[in-house]
Amino acid sequence: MQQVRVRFAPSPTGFLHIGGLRTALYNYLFARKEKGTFILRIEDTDQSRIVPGAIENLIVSLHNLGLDFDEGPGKEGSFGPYIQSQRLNLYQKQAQILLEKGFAYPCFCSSETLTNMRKEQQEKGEFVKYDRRCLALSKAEIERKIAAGEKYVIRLKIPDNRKFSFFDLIRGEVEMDSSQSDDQVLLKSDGFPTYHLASVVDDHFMQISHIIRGEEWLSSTPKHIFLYECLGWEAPKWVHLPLILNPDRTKLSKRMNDVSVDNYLANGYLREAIVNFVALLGWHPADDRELFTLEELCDVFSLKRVNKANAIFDLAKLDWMNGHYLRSLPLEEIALRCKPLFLEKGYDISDPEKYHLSIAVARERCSLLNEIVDYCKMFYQPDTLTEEEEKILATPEAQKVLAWFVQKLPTITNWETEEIQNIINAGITALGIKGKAFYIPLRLALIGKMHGPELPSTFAIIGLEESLQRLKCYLLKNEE
RNA sequence: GACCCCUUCGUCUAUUGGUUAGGACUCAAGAUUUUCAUUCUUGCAAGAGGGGUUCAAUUCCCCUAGGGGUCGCCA
Repeated sequence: MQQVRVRFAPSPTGFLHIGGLRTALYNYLFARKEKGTFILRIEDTDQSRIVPGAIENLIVSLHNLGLDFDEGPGKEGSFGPYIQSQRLNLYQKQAQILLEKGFAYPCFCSSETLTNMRKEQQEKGEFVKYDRRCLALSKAEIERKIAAGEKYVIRLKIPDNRKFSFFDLIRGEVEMDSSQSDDQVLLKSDGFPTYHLASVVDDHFMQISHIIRGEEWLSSTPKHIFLYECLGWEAPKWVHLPLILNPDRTKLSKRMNDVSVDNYLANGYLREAIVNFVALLGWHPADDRELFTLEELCDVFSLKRVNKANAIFDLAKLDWMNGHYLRSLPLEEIALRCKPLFLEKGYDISDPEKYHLSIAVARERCSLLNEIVDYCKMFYQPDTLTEEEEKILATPEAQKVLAWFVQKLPTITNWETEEIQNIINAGITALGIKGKAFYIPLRLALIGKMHGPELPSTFAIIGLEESLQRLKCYLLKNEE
C-alpha cells in the first residue's frame, strides 16, 4: 500500500482559524490513523499579503492544540524547504518546461486590460475568462516584448472541449467541462507562482498521497489534474472537505463568529474541547459516542465517515463540551491552566488548598476557564451589597443568624466541612430559623450573593478569619 | 449569471430499501440538592417539494426549489 503523506498548507496571512483547524485536524488524524506523515507547508506566494510573525503564530497554535507535524518549517524532513517562497526556482523551472511543451504561454496583459475585458464579458453575460489575446503573439513579438522589459505572466493553456473528471474520496466521481476553466496564471510577473502551480509542484515533489483540503478548491481541481497530466506526473487522491458555515449559513467569517482559534483559547476554551468539537463538525464515528481525546480520534478517524454537507458552527454545543472537559479533566490540570488568569486578577492564590477547593467548586458551575476566575472572585474579595440586600441583613432574624455564627465559628477545632455543617445544624435547632431565612443572610454576608456553593464549602474555602470578618461587617452594633 | 457541490429535529449527526427514523446540544418539565450548579429521568422536535423505480423508499433515479462554493498576477 502507498505510504500516506498529507499536508496542511495554509497561507500565513493571519491566525489559525476554525476552518483551517478543521482541515489541519482531519489531515493530522488521517495521517496518524494510517501511520503516515503529517506535513506543514507554508504557502506564502502572495507577497502583498505577507504578515510578519504569522508562520510562527500558526505553528504555536497548532502545537497548543496538540497537532504537531512530522515535517515542516523548523522540522526539516527530506522534502524541504517547506516554505514556498524558498522554492521559487522549482516552480520557475516547471513553468519553463510547460512553456517549452506548449502547455503554457506568456501573457503581457496589464491588470487594467484584464479588468476591462472581464467587465465587458460580464455585461454580455458571458463566462468570464481570459480571452487569449496573448496566445496570438508571434515568437518574435514575444521576444521583443521581453527584451523591452515588459512585465508578463505565464498562463496555462486549457484545452478546448475536454471533460475533466476525477474521483473524490468524499464526493465520488466529479466531472467538469474544460470550458469552465480559465487559462489560469501559473507564474506571476514578480516571478512567484500562483497557488495552482505551487501546490501541484510541491505535492508532487513532497510525494503527497492525499490532498485533503476545503471544498472551495473543488472547482479548480480540473486545472490541477490537467497540470499533473502536462507534467507527466501521477496525481494524488482528492479529498474535498465540506465547509464550516456561520449560523446564517454564510461562509464562516470573522464578522459573525469569532473564528480565531487563539481567541477561543484566550477566552477560556480548552484545547480538548475545541479539538473534540471541531472533529465532530463533518465527521462522526459509527456509534453514538461523542467524547474523544485527540489520541482516541487518531484511532477511530476515517475519511469514509466524513460528511458531504456543510456544517454550521454552533457555539452552544462547544460550550457544553467545554464544561464537560472542565469537570472531567484532573483538578490539578484545571488549576494549572487557571493560574495565570487568577494572577492576572491579582488574587492571592498562595494557599494551594484554598485555591484547589475554589477551583473544585467553581468548575461545577462554569463552562469556561475565564468563568471560573470570575466565579471565584467571591472567595478572594468581599462583594458589595445593594440597599435591598442590606435591608435583608438588617432584619432581626438575619442578625440572629449572623450573631450565632460569629459566636460559634471560633469554637470549631477542626476547620473542615463536616464540623462546619454541625454548627449549621446546631444553629438551625437553637435559633428555630430554617430554610431561606437561615441561608440567605449567611450567603449575603459571606459572598454577597443569594446563591452560591454549599455553605460548609464556602466557609471552608474562605477560612475562619475572613469568614468572621465578613459576617461581622453586617452585624449591627445594638445586636452585639 | 454560468459551472460544481450539498439537502434527516433549531444545530451537529446516526440510520445507505422494510426502524415506533436513533443519539448529542439547545429548550421545557420532573427528581436529587437549603440556594445556584452538577447529575439523573422524561418531553418537544426531522429525512425540502414533485415525479418515478420497487411488494416496499429517508435510503436508488429524474425534475424543481433552497443553501453553499468557484469564476483574481488571493490562497
